[in-house]
Amino acid sequence: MTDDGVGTGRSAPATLHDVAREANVSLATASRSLNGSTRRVNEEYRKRVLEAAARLDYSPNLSAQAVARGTTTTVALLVADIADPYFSSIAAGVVAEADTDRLIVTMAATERDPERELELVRTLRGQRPRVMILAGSRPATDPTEGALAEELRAYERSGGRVVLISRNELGLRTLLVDDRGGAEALARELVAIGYRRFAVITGAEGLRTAADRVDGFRDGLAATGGTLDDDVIRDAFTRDGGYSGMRALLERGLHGVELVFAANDVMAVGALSAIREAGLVPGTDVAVAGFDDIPTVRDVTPALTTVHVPLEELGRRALRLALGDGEAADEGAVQTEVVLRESTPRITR
Amino acid sequence: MTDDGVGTGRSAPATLHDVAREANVSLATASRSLNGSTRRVNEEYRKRVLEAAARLDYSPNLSAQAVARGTTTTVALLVADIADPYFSSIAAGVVAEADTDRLIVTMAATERDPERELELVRTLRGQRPRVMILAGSRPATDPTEGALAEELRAYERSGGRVVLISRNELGLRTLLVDDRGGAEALARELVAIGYRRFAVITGAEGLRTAADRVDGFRDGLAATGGTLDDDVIRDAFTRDGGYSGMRALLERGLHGVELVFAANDVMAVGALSAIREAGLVPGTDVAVAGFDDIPTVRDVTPALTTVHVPLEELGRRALRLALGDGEAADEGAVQTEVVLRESTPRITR
DNA sequence: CTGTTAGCGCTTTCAG
DNA sequence: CTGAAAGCGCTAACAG
Repeated sequence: MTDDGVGTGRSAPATLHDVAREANVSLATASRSLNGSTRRVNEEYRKRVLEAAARLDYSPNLSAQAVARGTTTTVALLVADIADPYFSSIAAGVVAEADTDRLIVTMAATERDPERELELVRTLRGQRPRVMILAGSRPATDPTEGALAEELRAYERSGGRVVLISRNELGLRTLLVDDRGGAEALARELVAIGYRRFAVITGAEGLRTAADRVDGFRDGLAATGGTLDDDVIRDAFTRDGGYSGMRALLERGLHGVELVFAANDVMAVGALSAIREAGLVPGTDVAVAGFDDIPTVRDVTPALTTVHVPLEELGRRALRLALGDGEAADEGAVQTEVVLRESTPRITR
Repeated sequence: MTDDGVGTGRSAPATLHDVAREANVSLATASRSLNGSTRRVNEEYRKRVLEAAARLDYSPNLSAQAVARGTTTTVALLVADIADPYFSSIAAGVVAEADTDRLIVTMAATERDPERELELVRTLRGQRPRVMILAGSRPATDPTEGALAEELRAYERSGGRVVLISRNELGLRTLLVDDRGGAEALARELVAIGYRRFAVITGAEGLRTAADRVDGFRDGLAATGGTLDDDVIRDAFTRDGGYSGMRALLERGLHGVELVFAANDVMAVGALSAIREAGLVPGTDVAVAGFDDIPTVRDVTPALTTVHVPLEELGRRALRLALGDGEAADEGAVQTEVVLRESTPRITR
């Protein structure tokens, strides 16, 4: 069969060359009509090209454009776990913002494995993305930390821009979230409504986000007279980690703890279930607070007190920051806001 | 400054050419050492090339490879809404599976807008992805339906593979989910534990997934003696849609309805909140069941009865199917499974 | 405004 | 086994 791109058989996609021939113009004219910057092409020719393109079902080869132009329209996004609402909300923001700039997002998941993260960065770099956004903190004491930073720097040196969301890697652009301040404010408000004895469930030691939140919470208590003692349980920074962390806490006895602060909402939700399973009533027998304000926490019972983080906005701002939007850079840390709900009823003593 | 790729200044990324020069071998040898199929390169040379590459921090330009090879390592994924747990779970599966094949995933969100979807498919096609996966049903009666199908077919004709998850587009590969059978089984089980009077909250008319579920549910009731009457409320296929749909239902009066079946879990969760807000106790005053078994439904109260869909597995299988894994193709519709939880307690009458 | 042509970075014949 | 050279699809000078 002839390779005219119309038959039912399988054929290579039409190239710009094909379009030019079909329209009886030069390659350059075809290129200019289809993609060229300012329209400095005869309307007549232009029309012919557009029609030919439509007829052949032409779709510009982005890879070829990238090679020729020396620049891509790609944004790379690296998250720990796509199914986690924290990350999927951020991803939604990145994708939405990218879309307004007609950028394409490629996404990968580290599964919280630093080695994997490093390898993914290496692969993704091959795409020559304009921007690379990494979300999700890694252990502070990770052995591959240096290698990652080096890789990222090499990428920046070659013209890329990286933005880290809420984590620190020496010398790289970071979109800061006021985790610490938010946790501190939360602690204060909780003390203000009557709580005094607290326990904390958090992620592995060294996770920056988790650590900041716990530190902030501690500060807030210290300033207002709440006590945390040494009630800090560490477990996976996931729903199941929250669940098993809470179980651990219950097993060793609450000993007067009135409120459990989980360093993120998914953990808090897991904790809620553990409490309920133990035959206690969350909010009544023991209060729970989380952090992030992921969508579902309004719908659990009792609705969860938490610290609101504008997750989707985080994704949007990260991209804007990476693209060099000065404004975004100047705004400082993203502000968080305490949201008191039923999981922490006011108590009178 | 010299452009040696080592200084602190900004410099273009090292090319294969640079590596070849640095290693004192030809371009071809460098290429073969770094990426070439079977190692038919002198070990000595090979080593030199690898070292040079490391020294220059070389990262192969994927776009250039794509142009030269005429094929990419890209998978395109289109979903309605990334932040929706249904889609983010599927996406997690696609990304995980892609990773094992060293494929890169690019992701876009249609925001449930058919026009947008069409445009995205057009853009994504420019990437020449090996595979395109579309999840999330579109209205059956959409005017752009034909254009989409045509676009997709053109893509397939040019060598791409498309897989639709749980939706029908004339003549395209589809990963079927047994929505209908699952809903029917659910209906039967609900009748078996005592329910008789039902209402349904579902998405917009014409959404295939939603329609199948409602039809299946109806069939199940018909076979066992439950009644649905005309209690079918339509609203957005989202959490908020479930919430407002439930409110609508409550406002016009339950009139003896014992159980509300929401066509997906996010709607069911919204419904739960609406019920509670109305001062009723879900599960006790009115039972609720959903569909999908997204992670959070174990953690709401009461835990939600639903039909389990292996969401992440769906993503994995979609990709395998697209990549032409025969096995995946032969397995038929993905099976679903009823999961009875506390939101639908057994009732005796 | 239009066409010719030299690349972009990489792969892959095709000779040595 | 190695290297020279011809592309891959597209863009961007550069001449007309």
